[in-house]
Amino acid sequence: MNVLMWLKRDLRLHDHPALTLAAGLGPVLPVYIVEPELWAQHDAAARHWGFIAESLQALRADSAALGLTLAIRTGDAVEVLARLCARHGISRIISHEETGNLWSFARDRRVAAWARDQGIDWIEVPQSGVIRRLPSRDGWQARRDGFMAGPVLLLPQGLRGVDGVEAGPIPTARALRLAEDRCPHRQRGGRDEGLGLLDSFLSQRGERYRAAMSSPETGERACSRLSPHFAFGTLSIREAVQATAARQATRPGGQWGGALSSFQSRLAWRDHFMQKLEDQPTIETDCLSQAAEALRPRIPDASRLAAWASGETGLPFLDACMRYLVATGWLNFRMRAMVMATASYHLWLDWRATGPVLARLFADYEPGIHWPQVQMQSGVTAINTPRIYNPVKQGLEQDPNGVFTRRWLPELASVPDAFLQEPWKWPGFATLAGRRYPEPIIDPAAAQRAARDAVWALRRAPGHKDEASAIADRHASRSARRFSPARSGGKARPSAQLSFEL
DNA sequence: AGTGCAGTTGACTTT
DNA sequence: TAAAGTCAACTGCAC
Repeated sequence: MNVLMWLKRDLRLHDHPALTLAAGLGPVLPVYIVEPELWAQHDAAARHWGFIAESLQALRADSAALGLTLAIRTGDAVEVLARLCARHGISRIISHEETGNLWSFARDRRVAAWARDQGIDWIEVPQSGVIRRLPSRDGWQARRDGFMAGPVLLLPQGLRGVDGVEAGPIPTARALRLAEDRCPHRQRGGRDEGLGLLDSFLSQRGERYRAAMSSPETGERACSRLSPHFAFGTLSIREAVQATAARQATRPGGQWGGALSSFQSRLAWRDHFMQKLEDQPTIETDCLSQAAEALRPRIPDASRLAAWASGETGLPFLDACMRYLVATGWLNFRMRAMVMATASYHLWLDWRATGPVLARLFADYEPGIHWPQVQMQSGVTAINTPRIYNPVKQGLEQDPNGVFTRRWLPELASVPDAFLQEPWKWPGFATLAGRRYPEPIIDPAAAQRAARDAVWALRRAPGHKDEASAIADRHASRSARRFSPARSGGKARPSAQLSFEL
């Protein structure tokens, strides 16, 4: 009996539990559905589509080599699935469990309702450490690690295709009515790209991971750069976990040992954050802390928002990071935290205005990481200590010789090194050798102080402790390393909090 | 040689 | 994944 393999954020054939299941049930029809409504959402951008389109092209070739036709169809998921099921006599659909945005969550409920109504079986299979319908965070880490320790699945043996399937075109970004999105240095899609990155990271680039990841200048090479491949599934997390573990066995100590264990812990954090959105999809739209809803104006200051998004705030390091992100679709983790924190604290912009901007700029946009992180860097989760980055200080520390800042802000060429991160203090600023660069749109010291006062006032308000402990119970890591005073007050659950790393 | 002191460093706390 | 403040210990140096 024919089986429809619905591909979503899993654009690969290797280590694919859902595909392995499908292959055992009958001839497989792999389908990718290009959903115009998905691409009309506020978090969608042409750079995502570009990566997916390249990955689909590669996947189509890999599938063909196995005698499978990868069908690509554009339209509403229910309509496409209904047509294919009718035409190919299919009563079973397999897919991975997607932790997506609210739109894809609603679409999945629609598909589920339709399938139930039609008597079609839709089986969703996990592909990472994220656990659906998780009853409690207690014990989550062990379950996640258990999944990662399972065998990496090889290409399913005896995979058979469905006859008479038309391949269908891969639409262009223009056909999807996506806005022009020049990203000249975007990473390329396709599994081979991902495998190449994994290999070069584990054999060479990753050696100085720990020391080099914090700076946008050195992080570009020393970070794995696997994020878009994980986001769109050209590589599985489990493959990366096990490849890293194999490397750890041969290089247990020294710089490599530290680098590899840092990388492993970040792969685990990735699942940890995705689990939050899986458990509570409204993290995309509502502050985790109800009390934080009143913190900032919901309507953002339009000119501040525009200046931030385009790298024109007058704060050099912040602007350099934003321009780099626009041009590459990537930014190292620390700088992502800084650009988000600066938008939320210094510029006092609501995360619901800035979060979608970053979602569209990150070529590796992963909803399950993005929204919890956006909230965390905005001080609206109640459970995380507000971390207010100082863009001047970060610039001095992460770009001490100014190379990165100067590369992305050519208008500052005439500014002496000593004034690079605070050019408005340079006596020659007014002329700038004839080039234009704005005065900072806010006074960084005053803005930082005001934001700190406001956000800490929330934490002192009556009821904060109870709210925070309820949120921690639902979402906080149980790892002992994360034990913090913010969570130790109130109704402590020491056994749960300390249950790991034993 | 020991003492006093300004300045620095690092651990820890507060916001 | 922060930054600023506090305080004690330490350092270098003058006398």
